[in-house]
Amino acid sequence: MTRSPDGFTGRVLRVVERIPPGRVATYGDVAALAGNARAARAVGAIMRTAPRQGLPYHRVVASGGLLGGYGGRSTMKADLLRAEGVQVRGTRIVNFRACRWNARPARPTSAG
DNA sequence: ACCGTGACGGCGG
DNA sequence: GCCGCCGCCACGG
Repeated sequence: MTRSPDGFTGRVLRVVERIPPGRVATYGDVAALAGNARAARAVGAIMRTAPRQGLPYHRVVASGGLLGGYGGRSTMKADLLRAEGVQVRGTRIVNFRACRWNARPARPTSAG
């Protein structure tokens, strides 16, 4: 079991537990924050193994705002996110851009 | 160390 | 906008 805090799994868990309520992060973002932006798939594997409990795994979604998987119960993932104020439309997040954790707020420049 | 697996990501049709 | 294919990385036996 990769319980090493400095191991990839350890770092990933650190990132996941850092995701605040009402916000979501993609597997790719978590992987990047963990040190490997290319390890998005590996992050999913770690979520699946879920070596730690009590972590907001439901706040980790797929790219484009897709809910992704959740033990085969994507409905539960959507429900948990909705409970935090995240708008979910089927298997997709409506305000994904708005609730994205690592996403920075767009500047109010009229020029765009 | 090698092979197979998986809660992914991006592109093309 | 949805479906399918290939590539990517880390985990487990």
